[in-house]
Amino acid sequence: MRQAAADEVFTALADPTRRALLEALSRGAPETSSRLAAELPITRQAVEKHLAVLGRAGLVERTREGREARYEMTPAPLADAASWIAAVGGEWDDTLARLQRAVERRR
Amino acid sequence: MRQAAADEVFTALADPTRRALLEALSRGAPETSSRLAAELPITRQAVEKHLAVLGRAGLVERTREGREARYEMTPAPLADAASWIAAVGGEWDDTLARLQRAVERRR
DNA sequence: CGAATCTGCAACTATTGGGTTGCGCAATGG
DNA sequence: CCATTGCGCAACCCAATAGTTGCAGATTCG
Repeated sequence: MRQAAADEVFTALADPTRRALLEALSRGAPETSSRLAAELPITRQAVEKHLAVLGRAGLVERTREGREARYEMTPAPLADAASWIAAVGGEWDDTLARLQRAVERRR
Repeated sequence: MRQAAADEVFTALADPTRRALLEALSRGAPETSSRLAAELPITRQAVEKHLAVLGRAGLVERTREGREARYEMTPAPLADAASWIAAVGGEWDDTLARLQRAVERRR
């Protein structure tokens, strides 16, 4: 169901640390939780919790490689969030309406 | 600053009740917290707390009218959220990149 | 005026959530 | 082969938040 998806995606995006993680993962290659934590003021375990939330929303995927676990961004669910935003805001401005059509076409 | 705006908007959108409130306000005329609460399984006071969160994000505005307080949707800040989504997801798909340009042009 | 109605504010409770420490286990490399 | 490295899991802590009840202040209307 789409509604559940939107809930998990928006919940995932609500935290600034998780948005920072997504930004980092969107910029570069798949990273491990340890290396991601090195750039943040929190522990690896906290980062892994955030990555778990992102994983539940379908925004990251984990692949085990030897003793490392690399996290990779899988941004497809962002379309659900964008679609919701466009649907609610669309009646106010046709820029968002165009945006909605673009996103919906892609689904 | 834009970052703070995105934070407040995404936080506001993370709760299903608040999204339901926005959907209701986007569909119809400005409503009071009492009438909005009548359609939900929670009290008027809880609804008002949610509307306060939406207000902090700039997504609703309150106008006093006699003894009623009408809440109206002001969806402009949604563009910040859409812009963030487009920026992070955009490198993966140029549909979202086009979307980003559309939103940014509008700012 | 007085009753009804609607809002505003405060106190309190319970649950969620972000963060930590601690420890055990698997993989790797000199 | 064993010391090192990196991950996974669990328990615990504290702050924030979604929700409640209760009540007082305005405003409308008969």
